Amino acid sequence: MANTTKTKAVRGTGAREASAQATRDNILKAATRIFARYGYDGGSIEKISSLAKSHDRMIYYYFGSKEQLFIAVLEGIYQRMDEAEAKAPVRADPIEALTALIRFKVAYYRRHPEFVTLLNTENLHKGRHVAKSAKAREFSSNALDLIADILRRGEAQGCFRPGLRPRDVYLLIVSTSYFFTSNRFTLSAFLGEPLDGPGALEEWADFVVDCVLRALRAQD
Amino acid sequence: MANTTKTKAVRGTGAREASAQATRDNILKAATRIFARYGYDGGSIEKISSLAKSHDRMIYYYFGSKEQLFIAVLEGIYQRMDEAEAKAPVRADPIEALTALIRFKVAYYRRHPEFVTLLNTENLHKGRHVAKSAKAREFSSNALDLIADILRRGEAQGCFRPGLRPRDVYLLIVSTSYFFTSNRFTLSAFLGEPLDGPGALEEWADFVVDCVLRALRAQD
Amino acid sequence: MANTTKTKAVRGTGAREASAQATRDNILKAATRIFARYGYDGGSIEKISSLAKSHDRMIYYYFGSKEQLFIAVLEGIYQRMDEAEAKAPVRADPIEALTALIRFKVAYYRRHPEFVTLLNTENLHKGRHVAKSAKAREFSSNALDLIADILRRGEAQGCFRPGLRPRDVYLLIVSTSYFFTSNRFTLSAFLGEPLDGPGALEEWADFVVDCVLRALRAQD
Amino acid sequence: MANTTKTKAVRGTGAREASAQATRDNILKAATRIFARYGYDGGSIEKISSLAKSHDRMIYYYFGSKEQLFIAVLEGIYQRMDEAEAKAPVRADPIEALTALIRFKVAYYRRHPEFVTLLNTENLHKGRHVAKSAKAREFSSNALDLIADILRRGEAQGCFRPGLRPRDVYLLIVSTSYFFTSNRFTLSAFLGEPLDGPGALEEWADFVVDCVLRALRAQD
DNA sequence: CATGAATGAGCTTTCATTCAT
DNA sequence: CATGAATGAAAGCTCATTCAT
Repeated sequence: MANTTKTKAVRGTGAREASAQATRDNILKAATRIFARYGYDGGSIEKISSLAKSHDRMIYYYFGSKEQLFIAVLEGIYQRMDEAEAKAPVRADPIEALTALIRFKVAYYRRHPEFVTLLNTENLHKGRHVAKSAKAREFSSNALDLIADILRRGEAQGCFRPGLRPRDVYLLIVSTSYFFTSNRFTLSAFLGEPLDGPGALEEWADFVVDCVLRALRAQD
Repeated sequence: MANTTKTKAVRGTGAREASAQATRDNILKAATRIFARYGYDGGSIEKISSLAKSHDRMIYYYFGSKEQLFIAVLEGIYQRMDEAEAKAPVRADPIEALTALIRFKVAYYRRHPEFVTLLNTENLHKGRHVAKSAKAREFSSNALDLIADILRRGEAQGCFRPGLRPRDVYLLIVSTSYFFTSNRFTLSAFLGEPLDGPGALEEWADFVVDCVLRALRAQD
Repeated sequence: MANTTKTKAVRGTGAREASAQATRDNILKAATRIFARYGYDGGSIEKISSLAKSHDRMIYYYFGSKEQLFIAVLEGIYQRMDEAEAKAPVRADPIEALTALIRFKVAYYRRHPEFVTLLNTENLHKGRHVAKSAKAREFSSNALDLIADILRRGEAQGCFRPGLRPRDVYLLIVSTSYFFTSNRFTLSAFLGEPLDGPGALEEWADFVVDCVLRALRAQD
Repeated sequence: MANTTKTKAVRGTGAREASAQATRDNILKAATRIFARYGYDGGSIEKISSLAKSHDRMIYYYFGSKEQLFIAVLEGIYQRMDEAEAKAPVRADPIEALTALIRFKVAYYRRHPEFVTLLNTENLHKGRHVAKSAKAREFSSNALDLIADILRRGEAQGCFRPGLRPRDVYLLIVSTSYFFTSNRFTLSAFLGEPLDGPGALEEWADFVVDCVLRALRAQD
């Protein structure tokens, strides 16, 4: 069920299949790290196979091509993001729920910088690979649905103003969360102040929570 | 005046110097486009030299190495951004000034996607090149100073709440402006809705202006 | 047994392994000739691969780098020299043994000019590559041991004077043997007389034998 | 008189001519060092011009080509060797004269390793450049004449055996002197003992003097 | 199932040299 | 006299990929 890559899946439960699955997983994990660090062009097949302690040939055996491997990597990070989001506890109170969501996002991107660099890489390539992935499009609804639900309940309770579109609120939260990690290196140079020092992330999360709640709350 | 690259500058005003300057400029312009489209690793010297209608060798003649060329490209886009910002008219009214600034930022990134992809590329490389550039660090103060000034005046007039740090407001504006363009491809796939269609950018700018003003305004 | 290069060895005895071994050997043989003729810098990878009827890429596949290939070449010529020396019959009589050794050395360098030019090339590089080779240091003892043995026996028989250091005698023999081949081109121009003509080598060997024996013989 | 290179000589005594001469000399000096260190192929025009603090173009202006520059370098070292030899005091006593000559040779090569590596480089190229030089052939007679004279006087005095050919004695002395410096790096690795340590050269000179005198002296 | 061997195009960079004042 | 600008070939090396068991 987890193996739906077009090129090659590992079926069955025998010992041989298990080791084959391990090989495949090692490659995928290595590819995620290498592509995240070096980008698509900078991440060579050889770097990946040697980090995975496997052989170039195995990458083609399991994934068919560099491009399909990259697609599998993207699917993987999207899926893990989705799972992490699903696991996060949902608060009853709309304001608390939104606060928790923002803090989760800010923290997730910082703890998973590979997600950030891989998405940037994919955007550099104008979304070419996501477009070819059937799986990648499945993961969108959850986050938006969650926000839609929070907004609906908040509006009903009178704490959020009406007319807010879930998509806009989603983008507002994600952009502020993502950018702080995504651009931390150029920002650090530009601002002359390190953004990955201790406390900096929490301060930023506090500020974003404060601003978003002010921006959404119902007029007095 | 524009030629402060360490490796080779073009001096004088003769015909030969002018054509040399043209060669250098062509290379720099071509490099900006190629690096923006293909990233650092994907942007090959050959792609650049052929777009510049010059020769590989000339890149090394004028810039010394691929890395130094990339640094020159970064310096160029930072400088142009800075100049554009400086040229934008400053409004007297703090709210109008902030609104104008947000709209300027949202529009600038979309009209200069090369700025966005080059910065992302640089962040993929952990800011390695910016760190090596003496010029790149000069361009930070203007934007922050402008925001500081707007906040100060707004606070004095009672329309902005006190205690706001210019850096935070800067990041709030830039993240929302930048991200919308930076991640438009993955977002379009994710949201199932194109973000570069007509009107989408203006709608987003409106939403951001609205949210930021609400987030900053003084409590009634 | 012959494959102890760090980067890639060819194992097994199947048909594929045999052809792989042949590829490796061809490259090594070609590299020996090319480096001997053109030196390290003048000996290009392309010259080598095309002489070996292989591809540039294969050199890196089997040897890793130009430098490591050169090290393998040096190891090869040292080893063959060592083997040839070991194969030469050892005479019982010390004077005959020394005579034979000198004639062997004089002849070997002339018949293996690649040994000479490769060693000169390595000295131009200040012994950089030999220093990186583990194997190269194994080949020293034989020659010195042989000379030590001859001197000991000669001294015991009263035909060689006492107090002679094997190292000095070794250097005396090798320098006179080596130099005659090593510098034959500049010497020919300098002396206005070809040193590689017929008979010239034998005359020189005679002279060296005569001188060395006189230099070493016990005082009457 | 010193400037007889075919391509370009600097005539006259004006200030401009003097500075031109200085440029030429700088290039020649730099070329000597670079070719001696890196060989002919490894010694690039750019390395030379930058060490000479001049421009690539000037090398072509003064010397015409890389090959002709190398020829000029060879001529220079031969000439300086010749001059040094001529300056050495000639002893009346044949044995003392020969001893002094050997010590001079051993010391000269060690103090002028560039002479050694340049000659080795030239031999790698099969004497191609020396063959093209008119000057290089002028420098041979002195050394041989000196040895011939010493041998003649020694023979007359009964201290050297008759029948010795100056050329052979010359080669005997030069090979032992030259080789000790020429191959010091591979020898050091091979013998497991540094040949450029303090005292090693003097010991070697002593040994060679001793051996050569024994080899040449008249039978008792 | 798995893997060593092979491939040819491409990479960044440096080469010796000439052009045009 | 002198020099910046330009050139095209070639350097060492890495690339993604396929072949042949």
